Amino acid sequence: MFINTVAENAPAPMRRPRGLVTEIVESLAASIRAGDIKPGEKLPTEAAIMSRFDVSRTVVREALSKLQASNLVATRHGIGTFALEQIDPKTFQISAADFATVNDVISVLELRISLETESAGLAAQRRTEADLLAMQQALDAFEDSIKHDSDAAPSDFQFHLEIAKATGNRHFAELMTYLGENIIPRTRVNTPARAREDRDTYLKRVHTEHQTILAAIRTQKP
Amino acid sequence: MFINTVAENAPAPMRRPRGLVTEIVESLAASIRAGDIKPGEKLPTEAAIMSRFDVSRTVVREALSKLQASNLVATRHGIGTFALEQIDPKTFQISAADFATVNDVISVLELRISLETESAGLAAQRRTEADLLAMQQALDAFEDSIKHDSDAAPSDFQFHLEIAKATGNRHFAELMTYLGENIIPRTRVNTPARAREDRDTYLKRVHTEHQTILAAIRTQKP
DNA sequence: CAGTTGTTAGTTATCAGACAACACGCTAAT
DNA sequence: ATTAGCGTGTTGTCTGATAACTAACAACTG
Repeated sequence: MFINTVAENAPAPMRRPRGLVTEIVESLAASIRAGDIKPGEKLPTEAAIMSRFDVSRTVVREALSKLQASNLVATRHGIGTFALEQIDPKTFQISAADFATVNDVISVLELRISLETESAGLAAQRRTEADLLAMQQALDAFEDSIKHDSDAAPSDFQFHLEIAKATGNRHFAELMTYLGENIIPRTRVNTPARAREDRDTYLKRVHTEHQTILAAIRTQKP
Repeated sequence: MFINTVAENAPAPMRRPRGLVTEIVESLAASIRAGDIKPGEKLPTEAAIMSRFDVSRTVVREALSKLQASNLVATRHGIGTFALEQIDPKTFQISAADFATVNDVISVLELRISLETESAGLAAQRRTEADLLAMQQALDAFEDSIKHDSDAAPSDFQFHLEIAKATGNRHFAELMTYLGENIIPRTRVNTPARAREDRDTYLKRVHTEHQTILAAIRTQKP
């Protein structure tokens, strides 16, 4: 067994057999993103791509199929395939990796607190009676949660969310929702470690603070 | 030309001939998202799907190809196709439609101003010498822009961004960047309408405000 | 017995050729 | 001049076959 049979007779077997499809996908995607093929322009016909890369139509079609799924191109029956306008929807995002350390969590929390501070200020100026009612209800639910020893986080968050809504600015509420959904699941992990009595006193203090905030908003004093 | 040849002989041609591929893609995608096929589980073989939907293998493969592109499944040569873990990255996003009216723009602006207020407060406590230097440079660039009558928006934004960076909290800077990138292109549309002298006095007033802010941050007085 | 080496069956990857469906422009008949 | 029809080019789908890959088991060797 000196030589393990034949093995290297293909011209370039490549350590990574990523497949013909992938190769064509990347090539075409590059052409589009580089502006070689501008939005609205027609791509080569399937037959052209076939001979260009020396592959069968199956491969070409699967490649185009993937480009469609990526919203890079659109194909119209009997006409051809066309490159699409590239709108990359910019987003603000806090990924899971941003919660690696305790400091990371604090960072996000800090952003949320800042947002809440400003929200409360604006809410104090603009709150309607309906807003006040919603806040009061959330506050009551929070108190109930403390008494019945159930999870207080949802109603706590609800209170802050109602404040954000009272600003009348949709974006405040949306950003709050986003931050809340991302933080709550992780912070809860730590709470079981907290001693029971500590938890109670902590929650009651929070509740008192909330009442103070609500009173300030009610009287429109920031 | 009474009837345009044959047309309605298939049992359910549907008003939207979205194609066989799309049908299978949606069916499988639904199965996965509904949890019918759990992450890590193997999908039916191509042959099975063929007989299940009564289509050729070409269609099945293109459907799977699109599911791959959507990161819903992964296929391993010689083994089969497997459903993937579904991580839907929640994002905070302000879309183009949110800039329809003047009030919409103001809403976003308000959020940005709130963020800047808080940023400045935190920056005043934590700024380093390097931060101060960066702010000063941005401010100088801004002044230059006014004098040379060039576009002042970039350096203006840069100044605010530097403040956000000085908080030491990455998320402040990132959110600022996101808001800035989305707002600036639209507000600029309105500026040409502003009279030249008005623009000058406005910019100078802004510059003065900036200087005041920087001074406050320098002396660490919020 | 342990370790290695065929062997086989199941599956995906790619190929080749064909026909159907559709869009568009040209032409010829009205 | 208008339009019905035809021809060409393109994408959509089907069929059948071959290659490549993987895992599991059988067979062989020391």
